[in-house]
Amino acid sequence: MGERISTARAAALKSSCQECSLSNLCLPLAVSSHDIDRLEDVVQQGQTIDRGKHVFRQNDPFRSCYAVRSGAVKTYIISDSGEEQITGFYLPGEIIGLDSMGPDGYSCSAKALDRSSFCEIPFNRLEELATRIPSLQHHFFQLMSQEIKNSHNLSLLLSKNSAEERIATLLLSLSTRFSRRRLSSTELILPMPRHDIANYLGLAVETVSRVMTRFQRQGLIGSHGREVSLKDIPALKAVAHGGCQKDD
Amino acid sequence: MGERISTARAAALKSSCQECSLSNLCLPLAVSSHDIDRLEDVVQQGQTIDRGKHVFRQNDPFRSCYAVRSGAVKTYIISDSGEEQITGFYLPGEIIGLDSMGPDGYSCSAKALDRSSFCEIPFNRLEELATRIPSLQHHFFQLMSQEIKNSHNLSLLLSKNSAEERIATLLLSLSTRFSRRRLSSTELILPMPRHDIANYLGLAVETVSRVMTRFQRQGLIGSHGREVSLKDIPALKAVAHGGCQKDD
DNA sequence: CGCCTATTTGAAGAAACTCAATTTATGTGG
DNA sequence: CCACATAAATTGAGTTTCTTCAAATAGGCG
Repeated sequence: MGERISTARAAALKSSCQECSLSNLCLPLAVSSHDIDRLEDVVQQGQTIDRGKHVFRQNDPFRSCYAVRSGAVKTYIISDSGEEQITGFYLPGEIIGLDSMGPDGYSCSAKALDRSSFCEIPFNRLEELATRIPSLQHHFFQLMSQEIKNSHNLSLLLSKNSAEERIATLLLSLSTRFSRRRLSSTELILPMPRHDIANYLGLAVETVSRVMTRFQRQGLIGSHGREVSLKDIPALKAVAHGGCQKDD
Repeated sequence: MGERISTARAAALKSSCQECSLSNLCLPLAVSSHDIDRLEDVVQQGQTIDRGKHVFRQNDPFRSCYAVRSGAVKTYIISDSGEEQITGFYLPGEIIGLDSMGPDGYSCSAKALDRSSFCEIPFNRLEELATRIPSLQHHFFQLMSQEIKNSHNLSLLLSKNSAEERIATLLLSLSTRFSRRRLSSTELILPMPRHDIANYLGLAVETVSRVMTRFQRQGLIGSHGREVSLKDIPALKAVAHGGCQKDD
């Protein structure tokens, strides 16, 4: 169990939002330093959990959103009939819990894919602060709007694209997001197992495996388990956007 | 309450949000009548468009969200590869444009399925008002959160459910939403053609038709084109939640 | 009334799934 | 540090659901 944090360690973890290397990802606010101070009073930094542990669970009472600081998190919903759907993979600088501001508690579960740390943003205090810092309100509207957009794009992917298109799209999305965090955009270390990729993309694990193998044979990627290198990004983009059979 | 509208025409168009029969659907605000007045200054009511016309188009500059007042609207996105995905059907009292608050204009197109009217909510004025009416800010956070949740549920449906499950789920969702508007929950008049149902649910039109026919033969529904009557809602729910083959 | 679109129905085909088995990682206790 | 146990990933073969193609029927509107 690694959930206890010594006071010394907590102090070390506590760094200002201003100094945070992720600040322009998670909260790129056009706010005064005074406002940043108020934000820091609200945000609780430096919580850490092990792989496989939950940040929160579906139907738990909703209190906070969380910004991923390190590691990676998956969110998933479980339907009445017990089926599970991963709704997103979240990398450092990305925010989870935006789908849970209704009156019914968290609408998804969030589980760490690796040992991960995050900042907690208590919602009632956020709301209160947002009325006083218009750019913070604006930022959250934009974040939530983007979250809707992302989910719509996932629906499109699930509804209209082939297995190859879905997987190429995911690899490219991860590549973009990794590079935004100053990680290599070609040498990826996937934070999630094949099973999660399959679930997220609405495919069977075997299909994911087969497509990855096919991509590798075609020279599009190199793949050893979770290490994937994108060897021909233009070709991957061509696959993601419908291969070559379409003429519109 | 205060002032009279001077011209008869303005009086006809302008009805207060307070009096609107949809108010507890679209803006059930716990606000003072003073706040309602301010809201009414912002909301532009009574715009009407014909079937097939757009409320807004993808990539148009984003200015406003819209509350559907009458009729019905579909929203859809078009991918780089030209594929179209309907992301939602919106009935009176429901709000569109929540996915477009980013810097890149509307992220979907919205088209009237019938002659429809709506209220326009200019976003910059809404934002400004939301900083001064905390319950309005809270309400929009909830609305957007719900929109994310809805989209996640759609992803689940597309990813994990059979054609029958998808269609039963949609019929039940429409039933619920109709009854919330004091319309029959069993005798539905679908605002959208089969083609749109198919697109929304990630199916071929033929599949939708076949499943509807099957439901009819099984006595679950009656169906004559867009008129659908739900004859056995419990059975439909059973179908929607995975039929009877699952034992969990 | 006739054209155009929407819907329905049939038959054949394909993409992905399921089932089954093997190989490769991962982790734990001796 | 190694051996075993377990989980993850890959590969193969057969099956299924849904799609695609094709055509007939019904509806709506000028």
